Amino acid sequence: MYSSGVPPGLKDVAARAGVSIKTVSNVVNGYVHVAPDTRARVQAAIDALGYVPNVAARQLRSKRSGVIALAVPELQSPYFAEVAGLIVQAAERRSWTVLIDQTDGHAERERNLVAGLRRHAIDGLIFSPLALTGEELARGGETPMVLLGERVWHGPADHVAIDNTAAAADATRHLCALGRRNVAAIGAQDFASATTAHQRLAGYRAALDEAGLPFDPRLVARVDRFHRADGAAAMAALLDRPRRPDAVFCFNDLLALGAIRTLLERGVRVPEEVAVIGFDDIEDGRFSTPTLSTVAPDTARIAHLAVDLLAERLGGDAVAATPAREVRVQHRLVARESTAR
Amino acid sequence: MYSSGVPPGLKDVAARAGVSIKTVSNVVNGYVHVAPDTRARVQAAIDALGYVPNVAARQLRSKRSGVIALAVPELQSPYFAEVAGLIVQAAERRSWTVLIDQTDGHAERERNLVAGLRRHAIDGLIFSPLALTGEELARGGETPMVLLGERVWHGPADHVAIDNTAAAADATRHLCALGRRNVAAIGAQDFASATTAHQRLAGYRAALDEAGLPFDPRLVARVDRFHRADGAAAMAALLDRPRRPDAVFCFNDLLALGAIRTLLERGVRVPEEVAVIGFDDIEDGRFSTPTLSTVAPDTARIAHLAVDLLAERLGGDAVAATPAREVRVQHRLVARESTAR
DNA sequence: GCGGGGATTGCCAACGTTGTATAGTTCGGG
DNA sequence: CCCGAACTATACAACGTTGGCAATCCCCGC
Repeated sequence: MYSSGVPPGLKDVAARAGVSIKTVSNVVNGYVHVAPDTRARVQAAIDALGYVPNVAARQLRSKRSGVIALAVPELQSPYFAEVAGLIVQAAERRSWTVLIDQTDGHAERERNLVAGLRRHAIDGLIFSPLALTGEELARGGETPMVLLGERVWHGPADHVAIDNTAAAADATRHLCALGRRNVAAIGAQDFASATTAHQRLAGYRAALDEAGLPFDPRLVARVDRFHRADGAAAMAALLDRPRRPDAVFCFNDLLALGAIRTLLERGVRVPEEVAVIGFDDIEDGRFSTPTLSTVAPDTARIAHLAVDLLAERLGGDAVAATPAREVRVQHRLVARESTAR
Repeated sequence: MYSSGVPPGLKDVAARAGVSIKTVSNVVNGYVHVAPDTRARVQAAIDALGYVPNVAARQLRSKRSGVIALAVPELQSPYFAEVAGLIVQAAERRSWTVLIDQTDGHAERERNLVAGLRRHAIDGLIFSPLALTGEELARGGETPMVLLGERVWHGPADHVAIDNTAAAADATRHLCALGRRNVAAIGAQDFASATTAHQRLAGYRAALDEAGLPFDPRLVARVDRFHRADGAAAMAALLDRPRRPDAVFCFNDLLALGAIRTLLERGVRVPEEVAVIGFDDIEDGRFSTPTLSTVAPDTARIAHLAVDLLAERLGGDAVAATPAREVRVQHRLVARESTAR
């Protein structure tokens, strides 16, 4: 620990150890050819003074900041919070710091973020876009980027996601297998960039087809956002329509929890009268009543892969030119009480 | 937008505008004495080249990074996720960037964080400590710090919190007012640094006293962490003890949701047989079945105050020397189905 | 005994920005 | 019409670090 007001620099360490500044720098950076006793002497000085490298200077010189950004629509959503936590942990192992940004799903915030990347001297970006289209993302410049989530896009960025359509089909198939014939869906969205919703809807339709059930628009509820309140409202709307569902596939767990709330509030028994399945496997669903069946993406793996892919882009100069990679992550169906027989 | 691979610097802008580097710097920083037409010319050059100031260099020179850190035990917890989101928003208005750190409540991680502050050249820290004691925090050096949460501590840092004991007493009082006589508590912790738990327990005892009910250790369940699983396990333990509670005050909403899950699983009706109240007012509780009564801290205000206090410390040189301030934030009781009559 | 090569260390310049000092320029008042 | 004050713009040095290169030294093989 230093006692004066000014943090010590390489200069101070060098003076104390009786070597040149550069040698200290070499020791700090683990350069190989430093004589053992010199290294020891320098290390001692470092410890004594409590020297800590100045990130700003280092970054100015080497153009690497050791900071990556993670941009998610909202931290309040348990799914994103979980992903964020896992990514922070994964980044830590590479001794990176993660700067977390919230876009709130606003196109403008997402645009600003991508545009303003250079401002904060960020080495790379892990981005879970909601509103932005591929072309806009492409303007991000040369900062390495890994896309998260279900958006299909072919640009200069890697992409980690589960097979959304297949996962949605699995969920719907699970409901059909219970013998339900009026399988509703909550979570459709009609704006163009809502790829997640589109894909899950496609999976839903595919599974219906497969089961020989006709697609009925009256059984599909659209939502603005993927929150509990939207799920609750959508469920209420479905119940008020002529054809009453006996099962509901919700495009995420929050929607499902909201839907269940509405059902129970109206005295509809879950799963006896209406079976419900969600998507994401957030912790809430494991302790709700009834516990929530869901599709569980391999979140941990998603986080790891995202960080690994970014690391590759950052590390190798050779890899940097590699074309964008598309990585699929496994998912699995978790059956709980909300779809029990 | 620039087209070459290298971001333009003041130098390039200066060359294009036919002025000196410093003049461009003056324009960028809004220095007053720049002739209007010079300013216009420089601005044009800036726009044309898409110049963006280099943060590293700026920071190296001025020792301000525009980044504050927020350290919370875990993002996965809805309460902290919400606080984090709000703080990010508040910081945005001051055009600060927030670096989010997770400590997982490990003393060592918290220590490293405080110690490693200088590494990342962070202007200030908003910290919600779980494990660290006051003395350890004091070693943080001179980085301005605002403490969040209920920890009592008198050191060189400002502190924003609700009156935890009073809030806990309110919650317990609410249960007593329902006529319940066997009011249990879930969330006690016995390690010394668990101030939150200690304070809430104190409030619980105070309210019992007030209602003329004796304190019974058999009605108090301790937990390791404040998660749903802990609440579920604690409730199970309480139900297995001889004296059966007819009401439970859980030290946070997650514990409460876990407890309710156990109750319903065992066929105990909530709130008829056992009333449950939580703490934090997370969104889950508004859509659970039954909906969860809780104590709602004014989270938005906490976030704002934290950022404001930090801003004051950072801004004024005069204020920087001001002794630590202690700020209390309001809370209010939200009665929902889980404590309905 | 000598040249070559690797090990080890030091010097210099540069990264992009801003504070300080200073020079030139204009303007109003005496 | 001159002088000081205010305005405008510039040059230079520093912030702390690292890359490139040069310098030195030691050891080995011939």
